[in-house]
Amino acid sequence: MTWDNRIKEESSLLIALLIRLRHPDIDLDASGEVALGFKTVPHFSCTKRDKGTQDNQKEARSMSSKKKRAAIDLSLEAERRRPEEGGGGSDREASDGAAAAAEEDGDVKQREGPKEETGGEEEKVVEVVVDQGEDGSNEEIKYRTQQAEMIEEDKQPAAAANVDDDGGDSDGAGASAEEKHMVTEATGGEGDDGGDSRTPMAQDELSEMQEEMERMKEENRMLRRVVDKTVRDYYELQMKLAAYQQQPAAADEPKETEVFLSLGATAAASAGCGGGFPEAKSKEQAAWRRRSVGSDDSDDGKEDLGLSLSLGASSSYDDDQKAVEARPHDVDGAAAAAMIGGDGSRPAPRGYALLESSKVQGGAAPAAGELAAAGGIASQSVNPANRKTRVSVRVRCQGPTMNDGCQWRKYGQKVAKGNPCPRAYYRCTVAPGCPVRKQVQRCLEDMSILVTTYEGTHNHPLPVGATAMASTTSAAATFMLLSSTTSSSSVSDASAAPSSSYLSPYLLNSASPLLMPGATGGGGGMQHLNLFGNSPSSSSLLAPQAPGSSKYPWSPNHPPLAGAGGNKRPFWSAGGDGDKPAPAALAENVGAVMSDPNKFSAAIAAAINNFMGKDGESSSGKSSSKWGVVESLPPHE
DNA sequence: CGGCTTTGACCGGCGC
DNA sequence: GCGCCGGTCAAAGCCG
Repeated sequence: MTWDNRIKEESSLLIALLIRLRHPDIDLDASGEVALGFKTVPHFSCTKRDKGTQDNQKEARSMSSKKKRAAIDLSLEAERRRPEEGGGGSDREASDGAAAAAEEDGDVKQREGPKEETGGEEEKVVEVVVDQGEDGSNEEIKYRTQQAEMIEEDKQPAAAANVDDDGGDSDGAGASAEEKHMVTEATGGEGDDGGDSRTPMAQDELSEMQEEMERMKEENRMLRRVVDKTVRDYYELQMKLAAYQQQPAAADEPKETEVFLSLGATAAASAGCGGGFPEAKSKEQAAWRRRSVGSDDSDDGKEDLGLSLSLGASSSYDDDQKAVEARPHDVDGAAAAAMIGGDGSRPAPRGYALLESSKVQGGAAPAAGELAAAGGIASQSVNPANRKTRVSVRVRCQGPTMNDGCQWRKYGQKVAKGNPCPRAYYRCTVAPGCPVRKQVQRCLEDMSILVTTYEGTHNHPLPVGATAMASTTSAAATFMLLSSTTSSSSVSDASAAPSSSYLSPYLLNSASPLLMPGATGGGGGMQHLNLFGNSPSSSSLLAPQAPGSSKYPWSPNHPPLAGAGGNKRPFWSAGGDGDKPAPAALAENVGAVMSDPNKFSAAIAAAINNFMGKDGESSSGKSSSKWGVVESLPPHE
């Protein structure tokens, strides 16, 4: 098994483990497919429990048999809808898109599904499917967090015994669909006869099934051991990380740092697309970007929807660190790919968003700008130097702009030297006097990539959609600042949580010492965070949202409840209420995502949204700038 | 009519 | 000091 494969596998296991930690009710079986369901995730709904779902799952299963990989099923709910409303048109659409993605990537499936529900409250679930089986043994592990009582089934043929009845209608069908299928096969046409008159053949099958089950149990034990080991490694790494954070960073001086947020990966594109970045971009940075991003190319899973967030301080790079730095990225990429992408046969990823932040000195405005504001992260406290930070986001997007959830007004356009593509200048119009600006420019080498650079700090609450994105990036920036400024003591509580949570995913992902103190050279170096699956904690970045003031349309108190047709509302926008502050403790952070599905969903949704260029693609021309955003957003002051 | 985009002009920083 | 370049301003026009 290759290192990457190893990482992928461990990542999958870790995720499952984390989920389980947060959701004791979840049952872990070693059998092939891991399905994680989160309740009450506003915009993520569980996989459809209908035929469509079954098909998708079958699809996934078939894919899994080819090689080890992790598939994540994300059910994105474009809008809140009644539980009963099963698959609306939008769902269908989303699911189709997801299916297409799945087919292409082989590993990623996104689909919207009607939440199945039990009560009248929306119960949406994110189902993460991780197929472990590679040898056709169908070894699958299925985790489910559907209701309070988890339902989880063994998909083994043997499991057929318990087959469907999970009792709950809620969990029902979809998940059990496969089982049923298997059972059907196992029991073969004996249905009519009633079972008593079993043929020898049937008995043989039964015995085979039992053997299979035994075998699966054994595998299960093995997997558990692996998980245990991984967990131990994880904690070890966390300890190391903590130690690392304690170390004074050499980067006290204002230096340029970068924060990368990548959605999917496209190395080639990212490497060359510096056009949108301010002059601050140095060759060194470019080189770093190449290394970090480019590394994805070599991975197997490079393509994809993988969302990863990496932070790094360019100032700290040393040539001799390249190897080490590159490694982390590779791993991350691999992990991301594992979770999402899949075959990795394609070097050119399609969804790729790169978030980059460079500090620019002199700015009175505290860094992380909108991101921080949105996320509720005290970027200011994190950035004692009052350095002004720019955050660039790269997104593969067909439209003129990417929908980040904010409202912008274009105030200028210029053709920057070196890039024939005009650079557009936008100003935040969410609130009068908001100093935040952004520049949008297409990547020279890959026109499909949009480079958006944000600057400044919002002086108003952000729409939820913007928050998701913003908080993510801000957290990245915060972390970046953190690492460059030294001790965590200087970091406020608010920022501390995010930072730690950021790390968790990273470690989680790799399950290997990616973030070694020595590797980063104290203060510098980079950290890579994965927003997808394996880095649930990233979601914790979404700052806790307090009730917004009624002054703003997106106030939680006035949920727009836009339908599928509610184009003005970013599909990722979520209720946003009920969020609770992310725990500061590392241990807590480990499962941050699991603990707060809303956050998780928001982060993922935002990332995916960006990745898909949803708005951008659909909108054209002037309408593109009209991002109507509107959802709950807490005053982040 | 208000809001937004377009687009040429203007301004300031920076390198030579 | 000059020119280049990035960023911004503001008038004009467009659109809903």
